[in-house]
Amino acid sequence: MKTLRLTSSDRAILLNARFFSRLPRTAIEAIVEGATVSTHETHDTLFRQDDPLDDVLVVLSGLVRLYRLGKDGREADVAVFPRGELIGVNAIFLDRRATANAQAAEPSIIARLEGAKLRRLAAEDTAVAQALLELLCHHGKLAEDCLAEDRLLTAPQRVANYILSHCPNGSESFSFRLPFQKSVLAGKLGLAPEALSRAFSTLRQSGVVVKGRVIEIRDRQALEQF
Amino acid sequence: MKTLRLTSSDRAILLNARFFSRLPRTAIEAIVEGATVSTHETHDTLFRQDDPLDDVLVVLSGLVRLYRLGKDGREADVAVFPRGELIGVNAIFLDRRATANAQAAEPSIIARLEGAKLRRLAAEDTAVAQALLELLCHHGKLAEDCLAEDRLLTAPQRVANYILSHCPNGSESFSFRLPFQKSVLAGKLGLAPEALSRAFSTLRQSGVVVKGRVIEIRDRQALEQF
DNA sequence: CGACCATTTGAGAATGATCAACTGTTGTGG
DNA sequence: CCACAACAGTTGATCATTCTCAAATGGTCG
Repeated sequence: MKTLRLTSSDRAILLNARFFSRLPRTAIEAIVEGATVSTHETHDTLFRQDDPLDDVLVVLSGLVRLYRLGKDGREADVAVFPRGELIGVNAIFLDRRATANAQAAEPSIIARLEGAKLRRLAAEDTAVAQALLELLCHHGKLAEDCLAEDRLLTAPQRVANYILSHCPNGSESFSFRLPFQKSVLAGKLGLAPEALSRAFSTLRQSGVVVKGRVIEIRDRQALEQF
Repeated sequence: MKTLRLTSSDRAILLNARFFSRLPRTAIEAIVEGATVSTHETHDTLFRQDDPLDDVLVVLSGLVRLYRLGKDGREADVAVFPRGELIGVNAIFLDRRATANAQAAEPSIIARLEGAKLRRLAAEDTAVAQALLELLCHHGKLAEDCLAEDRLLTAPQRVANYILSHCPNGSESFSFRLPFQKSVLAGKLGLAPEALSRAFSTLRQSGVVVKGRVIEIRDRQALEQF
């Protein structure tokens, strides 16, 4: 389902997105002008690998999973985008084709910005180019983190890492709520859902208690050296 | 060992690098002005994880391996940079710290560009910003490829993939020379050297013959469906 | 209750890492 | 020119980790 214009609440969400927060109001207006919005159910496909794609998607609410398909049909998540993230920036500066499939991992509202316009603005307005550079560098670092984690850590270590990354700095015990289904977390960490489940079991002996989506950490120390 | 200025042959190499080839001469001059050059032996460390780093390195010749260290001292390669590549662009637009260790994987000549200058030029000259955007998008795509490969493919499949990526489009049988040691390739593919060796053994039955650094492919078809 | 979905648990198989021994190559110095 | 050291790569055996498939559990919503 598609609505042609952004509502004012859509705009408010956009302004909070990290990418837009550094930009002057006028640049934001220029980028957002002409954007369209669509709503999607869980499992809806937003675009497919190799599709022509000259848009940047912004997650206004919900969650989008970016994944590639193996020859055997298996899926490997490449990134997971929560509210406020931009999807597909790479594509608009390369060959304007999707390098992966994008799928709503929960009911989601998505804005579409025109790639052509973004390219033009990046070429005219150095503030826009600057914001894009920072965004891409940040994504690059995340990808590097992810690759290194995959190659260096076992499943329980990756999960421990993820939990610690949500720990307010310096607290000894705390708890938080997973922002998505466990199966999504499993994909994000490059694990089968079963492996995630077993990793949580393993971590129980280090003071991690899982009830539904709520994770409780009793002993941060134990977790850190896992 | 460090020389203060680029020689003219250094310059020639720089001009051939993909990043510089799209830039006008004046922009290149501005970027390169004040660059320093250093030579390094195999295994020399160029910078370390978490070091302050406000330079961009350019590989004039040789090969640089970027890797992270696990708590147990194991190394995981996150990228390998051949001649002409830029290293550390992410860092200069983020917190100006290295996110990984960089090490010469063979005798190498490295130019250092000042991050501050590059930032300034990116803010003043949209052509520079544009070139950086394209570079970062390209790196982003490579990282995505790498992550997906790690998660979807077995060792022999990754090796087959690597070989095919060096196959001139459309040829049925061909051969090429590895641009670096097998141990470097193993690292790049996220494998232990032994695993790479075994993968080559496995691929022999699909018409891959390895002699030293020379790889010969007899049957492209067989390789593609591996 | 019952259908549906997410998650957990179990058992087995597959994959790749590790350690150790062996082969082969290269380069150096006597 | 050979002997030898140093290094790169291979091979074998074993082990740890994770995937896969199957079945059980649990939760949610009509």
